[in-house]
Amino acid sequence: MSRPAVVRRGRDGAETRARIETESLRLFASKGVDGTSVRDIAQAVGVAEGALYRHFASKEALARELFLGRYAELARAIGEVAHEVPDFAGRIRAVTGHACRLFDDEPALFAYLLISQHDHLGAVPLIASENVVEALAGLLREGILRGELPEQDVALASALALGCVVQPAVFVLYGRLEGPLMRHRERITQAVLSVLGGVRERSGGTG
Amino acid sequence: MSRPAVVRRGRDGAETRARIETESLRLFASKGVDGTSVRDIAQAVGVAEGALYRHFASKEALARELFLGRYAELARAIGEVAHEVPDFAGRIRAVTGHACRLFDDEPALFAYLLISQHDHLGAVPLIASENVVEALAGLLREGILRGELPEQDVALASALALGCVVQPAVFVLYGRLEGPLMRHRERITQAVLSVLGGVRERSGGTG
DNA sequence: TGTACATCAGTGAACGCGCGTTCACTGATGTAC
DNA sequence: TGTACATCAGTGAACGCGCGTTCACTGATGTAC
Repeated sequence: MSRPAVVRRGRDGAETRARIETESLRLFASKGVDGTSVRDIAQAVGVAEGALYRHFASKEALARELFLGRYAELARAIGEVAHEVPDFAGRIRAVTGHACRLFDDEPALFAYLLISQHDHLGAVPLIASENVVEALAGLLREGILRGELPEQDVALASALALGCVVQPAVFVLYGRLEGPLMRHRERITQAVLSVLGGVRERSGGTG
Repeated sequence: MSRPAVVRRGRDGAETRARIETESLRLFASKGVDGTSVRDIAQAVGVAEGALYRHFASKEALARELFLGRYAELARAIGEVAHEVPDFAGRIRAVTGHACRLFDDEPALFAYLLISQHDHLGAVPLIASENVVEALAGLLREGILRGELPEQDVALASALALGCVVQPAVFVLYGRLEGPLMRHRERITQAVLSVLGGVRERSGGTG
């Protein structure tokens, strides 16, 4: 009763599109966007070059959609993970843990976001659901409002906190720090909390 | 008695070479290496395209020499600036201050090092006089030996400290943080000291 | 159920453009005698 | 000082290669009646 395993053709383009994204991410991360040709991508996916243009307007559009999409996913995840925890320090702990796990699972994604930020950050919307920095800044603002974090320049605080996660990740990527990043999770969390200037326990119960 | 201001030709190639470096750095920083053509560089310098090849073996060699040279200069400066001060906290203060000033003076240099690190970091020698990370790690190791800094994973500590300087600089570059970076010097210094885990005063006189 | 047509993912050869690089040359400066 | 030659920075036209993109096409699947 089982139907023969046929290679799907015709209308089923979603799968090809997904594979173009996967292979592009991998190639872009390792050789850069300019170092990767449309022929490289097509060959890795196993389709003709023209097929790419059924799913993306151009190579540049592919690179941009890839960046904005994954960057937004990351921002959304930060917001979600954080808001599962009530107190500020716990939120930071949850977010750094999530970031470390994500990096270890998909280093190519991180590498791509890192090397492409210069080309695409200008096109990222300034809303927390699509922008990692806005998501982080929102967390800090909330912490300050609730009295769990000292008043401070949120932009600078965001930079310092982000730097404590991103730079160790960069070190792992370049072989200057032994991975997985998860191994350093606790120290990284402590570093983030310390640059934010002594996180105060919230006055009042935790429920 | 003053001789007429003649445009120097012939043997005086050092000046042209310097101008090629300056203009390349500026163009590479703003449009990327792949986004900058040899024609762009030649036009900016005001020479024919062929002239570039009298000074550099190829465009890639130019990009690489530029990176390695400036990166080494930065590493050397870190070592020098630090060793003008006796105590660890003072050294960190001096280095972060120097880094902030350098960034404000020449943001294009920083932008170029940032976007090109992926291409060239693998070619950087592992010695403190040519490698920023090694210079920083050396400082930390010295601090630990002298008992001014708690024992810790130097690689991770270097990443955290570097992140506290680099990420705010990146934010200024992308307009997420108001410059000049020097404005945030004190807070950045405090952040570096705090991620290093409480810098102890050295036991014994300071001379 | 059968027929005719529309849709659309994928093909693969071909296109032209812009790129990095080359090279025979020019002419100013340096050197030997 | 004068002459002949060597050196070398800079010229600018030309080269060919690899790139992103196009397009007429194929054939499988979906839809209307």
